[in-house]
Amino acid sequence: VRSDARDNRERVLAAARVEFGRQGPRASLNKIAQQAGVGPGTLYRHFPTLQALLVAIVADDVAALCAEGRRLLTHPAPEEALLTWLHAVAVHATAMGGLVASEMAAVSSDPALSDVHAEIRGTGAALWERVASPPGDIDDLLALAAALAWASPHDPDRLDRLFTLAFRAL
Amino acid sequence: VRSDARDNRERVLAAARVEFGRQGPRASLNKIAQQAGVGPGTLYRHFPTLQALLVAIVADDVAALCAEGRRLLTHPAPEEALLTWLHAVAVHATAMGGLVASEMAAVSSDPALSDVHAEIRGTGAALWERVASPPGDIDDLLALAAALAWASPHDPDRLDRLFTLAFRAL
DNA sequence: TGTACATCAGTGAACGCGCGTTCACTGATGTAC
DNA sequence: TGTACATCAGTGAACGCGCGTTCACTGATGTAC
Repeated sequence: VRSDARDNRERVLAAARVEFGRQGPRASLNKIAQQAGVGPGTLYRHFPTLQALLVAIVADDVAALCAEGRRLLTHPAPEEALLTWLHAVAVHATAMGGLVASEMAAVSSDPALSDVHAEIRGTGAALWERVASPPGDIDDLLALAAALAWASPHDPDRLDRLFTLAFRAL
Repeated sequence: VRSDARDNRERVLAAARVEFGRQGPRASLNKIAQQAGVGPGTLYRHFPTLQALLVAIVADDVAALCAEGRRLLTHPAPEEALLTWLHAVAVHATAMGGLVASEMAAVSSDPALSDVHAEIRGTGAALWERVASPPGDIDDLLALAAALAWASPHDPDRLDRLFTLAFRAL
């Protein structure tokens, strides 16, 4: 593994995070490469597919979310645990301006992406099952969290307000 | 007013509704024109701006929504009236796959579009003020309805489930 | 009713643009001796 | 430690594509007589 390769990979990832955060789904791969100070070919060498790039972008966040999910499994109040976790999911989903959310929503053909999807779904389901009479199903709750994030681009306060509104049921 | 002009206008509108419904925000104006059996120039003659087209598309729906809103102002149960109206808004927002919703969310520079926005906002506000202790504010409630629609493309059942979840507070 | 004409809607090839993507070539890196 | 080399990452011009948009021209329509 060459050291410059690792550096470039990181630079592309950082630029992609910034651009997707700014532009949402309309961000362009060429611009990401350019902003990373890298040729387009380099971006493709590391991430042959848009989905590969997305998976790499969210991999850390997903790992963190799942870790927190497992931690919350031992929380004494199941409802509060689920709520806390869903809030974390919504906050994370905000960062990508709906791109990740929409890619996640549809079960993807890319195996890596559907693995990621299965991971969050599984974590959520575990938290959900602990609640005595849980509302809806976990897919709906996740979709709802993503929807809130989509409706609150660059506006954490609105996200919190909508979250309180929408999940008042819990 | 020439008769073929009116016909073509209607054909473009119909095609636009179909395409935006199918493709969401990614729908292309050239394809809309083509599917309407009309040259691109004709589309531009009638709708010089994407926003003009959007306004024309939603004008009927907005009028209907506002009419229903006024009717619901005399409904004996204010909470139920607001809920019913918000549901109608969400159903309508579904049709455009998030395009209308996102265009509406940001206050637009196009005067016609912001007029439309003001109309629904005003109607909603009137319904909202009748509720004894209304949750959030009307902008948040409208954003929430739009978000639900965005999260439920081509899936009325899911929309209903999410709606029940999110607005259980009322 | 019939006709000549002015108006203005319709046409669609063409433009520039930025996108995603490729690939023949260059050159930096890590390794073996 | 120093050097020669093989590997493979990086480059960036170039491709084809579809987009939004324009405009010189055509022709259908409504109207005036």
